[in-house]
Amino acid sequence: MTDHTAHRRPYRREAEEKRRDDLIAAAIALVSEGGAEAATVRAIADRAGVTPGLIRHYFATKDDLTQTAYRLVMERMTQSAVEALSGAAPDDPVGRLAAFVAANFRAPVLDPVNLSVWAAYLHRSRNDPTINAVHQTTYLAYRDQLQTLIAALPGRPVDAEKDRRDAISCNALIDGLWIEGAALPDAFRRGEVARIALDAIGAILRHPLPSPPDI
Amino acid sequence: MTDHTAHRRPYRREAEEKRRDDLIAAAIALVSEGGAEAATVRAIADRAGVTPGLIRHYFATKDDLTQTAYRLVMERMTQSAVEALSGAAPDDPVGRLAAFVAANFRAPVLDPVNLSVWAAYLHRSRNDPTINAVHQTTYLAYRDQLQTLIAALPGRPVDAEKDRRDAISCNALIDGLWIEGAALPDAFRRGEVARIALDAIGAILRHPLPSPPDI
DNA sequence: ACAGTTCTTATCCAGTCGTATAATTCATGT
DNA sequence: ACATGAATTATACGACTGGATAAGAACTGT
Repeated sequence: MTDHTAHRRPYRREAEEKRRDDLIAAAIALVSEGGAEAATVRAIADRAGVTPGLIRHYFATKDDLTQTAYRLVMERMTQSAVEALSGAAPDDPVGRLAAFVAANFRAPVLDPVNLSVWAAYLHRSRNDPTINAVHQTTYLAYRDQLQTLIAALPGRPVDAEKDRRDAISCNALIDGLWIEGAALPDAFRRGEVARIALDAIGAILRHPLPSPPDI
Repeated sequence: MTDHTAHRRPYRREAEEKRRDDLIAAAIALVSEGGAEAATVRAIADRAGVTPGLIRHYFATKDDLTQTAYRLVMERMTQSAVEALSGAAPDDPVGRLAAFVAANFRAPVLDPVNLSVWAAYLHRSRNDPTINAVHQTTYLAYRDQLQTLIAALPGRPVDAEKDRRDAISCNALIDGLWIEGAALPDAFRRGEVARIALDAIGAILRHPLPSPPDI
């Protein structure tokens, strides 16, 4: 016995960009909470307050939506670190490096949501060319930025190979600490992870790094 | 029209342990290649050369099998690092730390398969209590081991809080370098990642680490 | 040689997935 | 006010999922 008196659910038309953003936000939230397999078209639509069919009105395929969501999360993180650079004096290489490093260990970069999304797509990077491209781009751009900041430190001999190895070390340290800090947000005191990162990087580069003013 | 002349596929009975191992190995391979969602019961059975129903003869559920596979991968990694300790002189704290660190950057620990499996289950650790338990256990055991080795270094003042922070730093560095090395196996020369790790950890601890003989 | 155990296969089931398509309702321009 | 077009809902479909169950075939002990 079906209910033939049922009416179509009422709805509002939204601006194209807002709908897209809502769907992307819903996908990010679901991936973060339950991994990629939790972000089904039905769950995403439900979270965004629409019906499943609408997703294919805004995205060619479901993968199109989830890849867009992944790219957005990654780009927001690198963007935050780069923006932190503008907060330091342009002629203070030490302060610029410290600001860049510290930016990774506070919101919005240090966020369990980011860790979840990053982890959920890490393994896809091996087979999925689109995901791999996003991964490589954000990853190498970040490491190059780090190497440039390191090479600009005062009193450093000109040695590109050493700069590369130091950038690899510092990048690995930041990655590892970011994972720890995002995975166990309650295991560290406020600002502790950033302080540990600055000390360790200072030791690696033989160049003590002061705490930026905003820690 | 079904083929009523079809015969049952012939098969061999295998020892219980071998069948279990085959199924686990198939699950690991599939997770490594295509993520957790690629390890369906049908795919696992196919890879192991059996039919899907057999999985439930050896494992209570499919999750039981995949969790067992995850635990095995993690335990093999920590076991390899601990075994490396027995290769160094017991009264040589510097050599022991160097051997422990270096073990993470050669086979069987530094392996793209391990990275894939680790990444595929990282996000589940948040919601799945079983996965979380395995994660916490292996993770903290490793960091404690590292802290013990650091505290035993000669000429180090007794300061448990400093030992903790240094262990966190070194652990993060190892994690980050391990991810890089396993994700991009061709981006580094043979032994280069281990050398970078030893140099950086030596700098963090203000205690130069020599290369173990087997690098 | 034969019976019994259990390992293994074969089949079925209810649920969910992503996608395609048709029906309808909202908003806008005139 | 009314028509037109696009945004949104509704429904259907085939494929695949993990799990349950029954039938059969390979060993084992005698």
